[in-house]
This record gives sequence, structure tokens and C-alpha cells, in this order.
Amino acid sequence: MTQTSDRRERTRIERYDAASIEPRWQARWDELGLHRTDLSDTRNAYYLLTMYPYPSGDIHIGHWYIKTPTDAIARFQRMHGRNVFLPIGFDAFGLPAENAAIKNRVNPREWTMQNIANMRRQLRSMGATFDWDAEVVTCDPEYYRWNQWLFLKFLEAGLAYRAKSPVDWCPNDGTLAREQVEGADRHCWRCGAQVEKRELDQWYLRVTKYADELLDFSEIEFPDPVRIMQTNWIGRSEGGEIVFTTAASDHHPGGEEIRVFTTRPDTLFGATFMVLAPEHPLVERLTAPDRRTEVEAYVAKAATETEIERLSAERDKTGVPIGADAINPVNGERIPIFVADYVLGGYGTGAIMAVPAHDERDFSFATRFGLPIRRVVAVPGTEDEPMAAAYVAHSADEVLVNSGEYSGLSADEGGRRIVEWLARDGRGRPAVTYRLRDWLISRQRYWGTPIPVVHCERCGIVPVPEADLPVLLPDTVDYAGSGVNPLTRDEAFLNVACPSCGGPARRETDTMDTFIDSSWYWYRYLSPHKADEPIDTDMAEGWTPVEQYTGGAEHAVMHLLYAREFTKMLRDVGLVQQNEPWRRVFNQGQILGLDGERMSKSRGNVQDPDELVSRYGADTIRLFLMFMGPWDQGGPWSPTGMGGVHRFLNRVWTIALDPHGVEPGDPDAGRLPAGESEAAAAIALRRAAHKTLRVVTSEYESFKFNTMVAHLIELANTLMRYRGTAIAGRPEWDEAVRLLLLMLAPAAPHITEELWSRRLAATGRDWSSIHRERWPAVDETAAVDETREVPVQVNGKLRDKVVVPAGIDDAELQRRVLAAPKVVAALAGRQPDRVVVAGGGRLVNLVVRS
RNA sequence: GCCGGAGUGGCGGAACGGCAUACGCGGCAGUCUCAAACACUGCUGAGGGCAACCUCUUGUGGGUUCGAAUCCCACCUCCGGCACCA
Repeated sequence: MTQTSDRRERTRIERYDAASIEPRWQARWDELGLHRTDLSDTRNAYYLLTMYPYPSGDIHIGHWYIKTPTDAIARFQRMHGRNVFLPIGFDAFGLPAENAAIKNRVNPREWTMQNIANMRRQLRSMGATFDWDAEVVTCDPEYYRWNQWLFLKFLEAGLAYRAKSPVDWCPNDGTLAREQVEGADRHCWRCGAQVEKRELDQWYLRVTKYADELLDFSEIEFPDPVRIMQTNWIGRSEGGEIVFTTAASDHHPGGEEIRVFTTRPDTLFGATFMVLAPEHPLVERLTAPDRRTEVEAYVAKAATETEIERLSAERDKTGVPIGADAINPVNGERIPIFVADYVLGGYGTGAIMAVPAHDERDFSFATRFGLPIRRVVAVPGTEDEPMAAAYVAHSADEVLVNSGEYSGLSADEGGRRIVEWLARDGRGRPAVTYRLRDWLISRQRYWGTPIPVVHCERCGIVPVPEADLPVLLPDTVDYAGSGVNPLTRDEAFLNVACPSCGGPARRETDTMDTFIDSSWYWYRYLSPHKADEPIDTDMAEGWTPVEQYTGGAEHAVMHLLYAREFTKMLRDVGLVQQNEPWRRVFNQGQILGLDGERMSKSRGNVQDPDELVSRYGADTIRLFLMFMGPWDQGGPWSPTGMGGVHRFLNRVWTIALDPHGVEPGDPDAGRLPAGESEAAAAIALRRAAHKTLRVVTSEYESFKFNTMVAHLIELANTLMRYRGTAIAGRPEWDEAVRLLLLMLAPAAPHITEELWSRRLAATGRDWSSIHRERWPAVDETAAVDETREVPVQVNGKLRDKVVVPAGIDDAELQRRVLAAPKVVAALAGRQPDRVVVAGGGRLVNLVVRS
């Protein structure tokens, strides 16, 4: 070819222009109903769930990072004949809407609905195949009424109850969320007032009932870290509950029981003091008159601290003696009682026996207060050694010492026997404790689901009858410049006739934790408008547990655990028949701003996707987000590299539409690689295509999108090398291009649809969409390599590589390795002492001593 | 502090007991162009050497192994969660 004809070839085809093709195909997919799922057909049901977004108004590239690979999974599964259901909705209740309302005097509903409208538009611009017919918006009464309905069912079943519980309280702004308490001095973020604790009557769900069941992960496939974190969060501990009694003193007759939980009943003889949590009810009663001032001051101070501070193993232990003693049930010893903040009221019994010799926290406390440390577990021969730290290690030959008749027994056996002994006369029993607490669902806020109960002067707490649901949130809301829940001032909302006696009553003003909303929304997607029940039981039976759930790792313990608890509650009131909500969960990483912080409008580090869409098109962004790293990793956002992915799509465009053109710049353009025949090149291209198909298929299945894209780029680069040669006219070329487009289709749906339509228009074949094609099958015979390269090491160092036929045996491989020139040089006449042929001949290591 | 995760070229990352740095970005050189842009081709971890080639390198320090980025122990740094942000 002459240079002039080259130039003509180059300019002949039009350029890839995403903006002109993407909206057209999105409209076409809507017409085709690509995204709509026939839920009545459950034969090949594949329920793909992505965590629904909070409509914060901070719409940023992070949403694309979460959603577009999920869409690729949906399209990939559809190409495998699965009936995929990919719904979307909005987690629309919550604190940010109220903050915006207080600050800018906008109505939370209006603020939320505006954000939702904008997010809908943006989510559509991704080209994602969400089934919008199934959309759920949690602040819609059509949704939250069922939170209320479910609450009533739980109340009836004894799964909901009311108890006192402390909140962080600001005198001006009411209850504060953790993020609204600022600084070491714990002041209110809005008014700066000192935050205090206040005890309120609040609603709980009895989820600890499921603690043991939640530790069983056999029906749910979590990433290992999530399973481990949930296991630790539930925190099952086995041990004993031991009854200590108080000793008589000047101010107290004694004989009062103090129950403690311990995981180490074997160390009971080493208990030299006792500690009550500041919240423990006995503190008030047992404190000696001359200790009262100091104890009360300490208790008040502890109330201002966070649990994280109190549990810190690093800081110095604090506490005060209350001026009373307890009696150790195993030896009748009087031991002093302290109150200290490192013991929590909400864990175990809120009281501990302190064994400084065998517990690190007790040891540092005892050291600080000069309390006796008595060793009761030791490896024989070491029992009299001085202790510089608590001995907590477990060793097979350690035994109990200084423990009366139990001395000499192993710790396990001794502990068991001590509990058995105490149990005989009711002074102890084997016991299990969990770190998991019941779920506090009350929120003193407006923007949430009203808890459907009424407080009647005569009848007490009365559930709202089912027929009266929903209890609607009033639309007009006046915050009056304060964070205090406006429902508490809304007389029209508050005043109601008691459903039981008809007398005057007040509505409950607390609303529900928004984690309630997110604990069952995937069931509602299946029947979002069902008017008589929250969940369509038949539909749930056919479509759930959800096949695959994707979402952020930041939800590992809270949302992902609450939802499991809730599912078990739904099961126990007869609404679903399954134990777990989802079969498999994948946690993708989080996209941070360039500054490494979470993206938010207030930080000014958000990347607006609209701008990128108009510059590169949705396909480039989708592909770049998948390519930038492993999906479970996330990381700081940087658009550097977007151009590389865009160039790749340009090459795909060129390959598909202009196979015979050549570019200037390559001196060998239009010629096959030196020494490669046309037949050999055709086989090589076919091999590359099918090897790519094999690896790309498994990468889609395991969500390894970054290497999936890398492999597609490699195949495109291979095709580019053959462009303009005789290969480009052969069926192997057409097959490779066809496979490339099919493999790329789930990730870059618009450009592949465009190229597919153009290629098929030329052939006259009947088609509707590349996204309705079947995923191609690997031709394994085409994917086989004829030769392979074997690296050769001498003493673990790479010295040479030999190319050998694929089917060679080890003896022949060794012969060739030892004949390789660089190997001969490296051996320098020495004989290898050992020849290691690794992993079926993948590598050879020659070991030479001396 | 506790629980979980991650540290690899100038940058994003690949390899996860067997060739460290695939793929991409950036950089350098070139083809095309009057020129630029686009596109395309080649080179590109560090140090040494004219070269063939040699030495070093996966947060730090130890260990296991014929062989370690990968497994084990200790430490450092960063990220997520810690129950009222979602």
C-alpha cells in the first residue's frame, strides 16, 4: 500500500463518540425492557442486591464505583440465561435531612425528594439495568407503615420491649448522635453546651435471643473478615456466674448478694478485690457514708466518658473504694469493693471479681492501688516467682496453686469443679455471656418511622391498632431553631384518643432507628405496592435468600448483623421461611477524595460524575472504575489513567469497524511478525482469544474486574498487531472480535451494543441486543499452548529459561535444563546436589552446596 | 485502646509458596502532520558496566523453606468499625 492510500484508510471511519451513542442505547434498552424482571418466573432466579443509597445530595463518583460493577454482574448473569432481578431504592430517613432542615429551614421531605430525583437521573446515566418498577423509598408511608406493622407483630410476640437507657443529652438540642458530640470535653456541636447523660424509657428489640444462632454462618457466605468481626461482636464467653455476699460493717448489715460473671472460675481463690461498674445499682446502697462524696463524684465523671475511653487498655486505671467489703464464697475472705469505670454496666452482671494475678486490667489496677496479688495458676516450680505482669498464658502443664483442695488440678478441670461445688448450694452456676446487646431502636427525632404506640393515663402503653396504621409523620414541621424533636411540640400529632379506653392519650414521639428500614427492604422490592402485608410470602419463597449482596465493608457489623437478626425475627413471626437474608455477600471498597478522606460536599472533595460523563462517556468511567484496582479495595479518587481506558475503547472501535486500516508509526504495520506464517498467526490469535475468554469468565465470576479489563486490553492489543494484515480477513479474526465484544459487553454496554449492531447490520442476521446474546463457550483445544517456557534457578536464583514442548516429561526436561548454556556457566563444572522440579515442571531449581 | 484490613516502580496496581513489577498512567524517543492535537510504534524499577552481563529491590527486624512479596513471630504506618452518620 502506498502512503496516500494509508491516509485515506485512516480518515474513512468516524471516531468513537460516546455522547452520540449512549443516550440512544439507554432509550432502546428501556423499550426492550432489558432491565425489567418477570418476577413470576423463578426458574433461573438470580436476585442481585446492591445496598440502596442514602440520598445525601453528595452525589459523587463513589456511587458509580459501587453500582456499575454490580450492573456488570447483572448483565453477565443474564448472558448466562439467569433471570436477574436488580432493584434499587432509597434509604430516605435519617439525620442529614434533619440537619439540613434545621440549618436551612427546608422541609426534610422536600430536601430528600429533591435529592432522590437528582440521584435517579444520575443512576440512569450509568446505563445500569436497575428495575425501577420495583423502587422503594423508605420515607414513603407506603413503606414505613410496614415498619410499624412489623413492630406491632414483634411487640405481640414479646420481641419488642421497653427499658430505661441513657442518651447523650444537650439541654438545648435534646438527644445527640455520637457524631454530634464533639471534643474531649464532650460539648454539643450546635450550641456548645456541656453534654450530659439522661436516662430515658426506650424501645428495644430482643435480638440477643438469637446470639447463638447468629454465630452459625453455615447458610451465609461472608468474606472471612466480616464473619470474624461479627463473631467477635457477638462475643460469646463461657464461664460461671458466682455469687459473692457483702460483709457486715458499721453502715451495712451485710448478706447482700453481688453476682459476677467470670470466664475464669478456676482463679476464684486469687480474687483479692471486687469491682462494680459505676452504673451498678448496688453502688448507691453499699457506699459508706464517709466515702459517698468521692464515689458520687467518680460515678458522675464516668457518665461523661465514652465506652471506648473506658475500655482503653492503655490509660491508667482509675477507681475508688466504696468502703464496703465482699466475702469470697470459696474461702470466706473479706475483700474490698471498688467502683471503677473499666467495668461496664451493660456487660455480664456489671460487676467483676478481680484476680490481679491472672488478668491484665486487674493487675494494673491492683498495682496502682497497692492491692494484694495472689498467684493461683502456675507451671509447677514457678509458683513463688515474683510477678511483673498478669499471667494469662495457657500452658499444658500449668496447675492451680493456693486453691485449697483444688490445688494441683488443671485450670480447666479445677474451674469446672469449683463451679459444680458452688452450684450445689446456689452460690454459683455455669453461665454464658455475650458482648451483643439488645437493639435499642428508639430515636428522639422527627425524620423516621413513628413508633406506633400511645401513652394512656389510664391504660399505660397501648399499641396502635393495625387498622389505624400508618401513624403518619405530620408534613408541616417546625424545628424552631433547635435540634429537639418537633413531634414533642406538635399538639395535633400528640393528642389522640386511647384505642383501648377512648380516654385522652398522647402519642409516642420517638421514631425508629433507620437501620430498621434497611433490615428488610429487599423483601419489599419483590412487592413494593402490596397493600395488605409487608412481604409477599410466595414471592419471598421464590426469590430469597438474595443470591448476591454487594455493599461497603463499613457495614460489616452493624447493618449486616441487624439485617440477619431482623430476618430471624421475621421468620419467628411467620413472614418468611428462611434463616438468613442473603446467600453471598461481597464488600467493595470505598472511594475517597484526593485528600484520602471520605467524599462529602462539606469537605469539598467530591468528584461530580456528570462532568466525566460529558467528557468521556459512561462506558469509559465504568471501565476505569473497574480497572483502577481490586473492587474490594477502593482508595483515593484520581482521574489519572482515565485516558488510557478511553484509548482502549477507541482501539476496540477501530478493530471492529476498520480491520484493514493501518496506522502510521509502526514500521511493520500491515505485515505479520517476522517468521510467523499466516496459518501460525491465525492459530495464535485463536489461542489468545480463547485463553482470554477462559480467564475473563472466571474473573467476572469472582469479581476480579481489574485484571478482567487488563486481559481484554491485552486481547485488543494482540488484535491491533494483526490489523491490516492478511489475518484481518480471516474467520479467526472475526471470531476474536466477536468474543472481545461479548466479553466487554457487561462492563461497557453502550459501545459494544453499537459495534454489535453495526457488524450484524452488515450480515443481515437477526438480533435484538448484544445483552441478550449467550455468553460464549471456551474452545479448550484452541486454548492449549504447544510450548512453554521453564525458568531455571541455581540455588534459588534465576539463571536461564528454556523453551520446551508442552507435553515433555521430567527426565527430558532435566536433560534440557542441564544443557542450557547459562546453566552450564552458572554451575561452573559443579554437579547439582539436588534438582527440584516444581509444580508439574513449571520451574526447575538446581541446588549446589558449597 | 479493642476488632478487621492494607503497605510492591514516579503513580494506580499484577503475581498470593516457584520468572517480582502483567495491564494502565506518567516520562523519553520516533512515525504521521506545514505545525500542533489525535492516533500509532519502541524504550522505561534502582545501581554498576562500552557490552555480554552482574548486584540490589515488595513498610522494618527476625524465622521456616531447595525457593518467601506470598507462610510464622515481633514492630511501624495508614484505612474501616466500635452499637444515635449511613
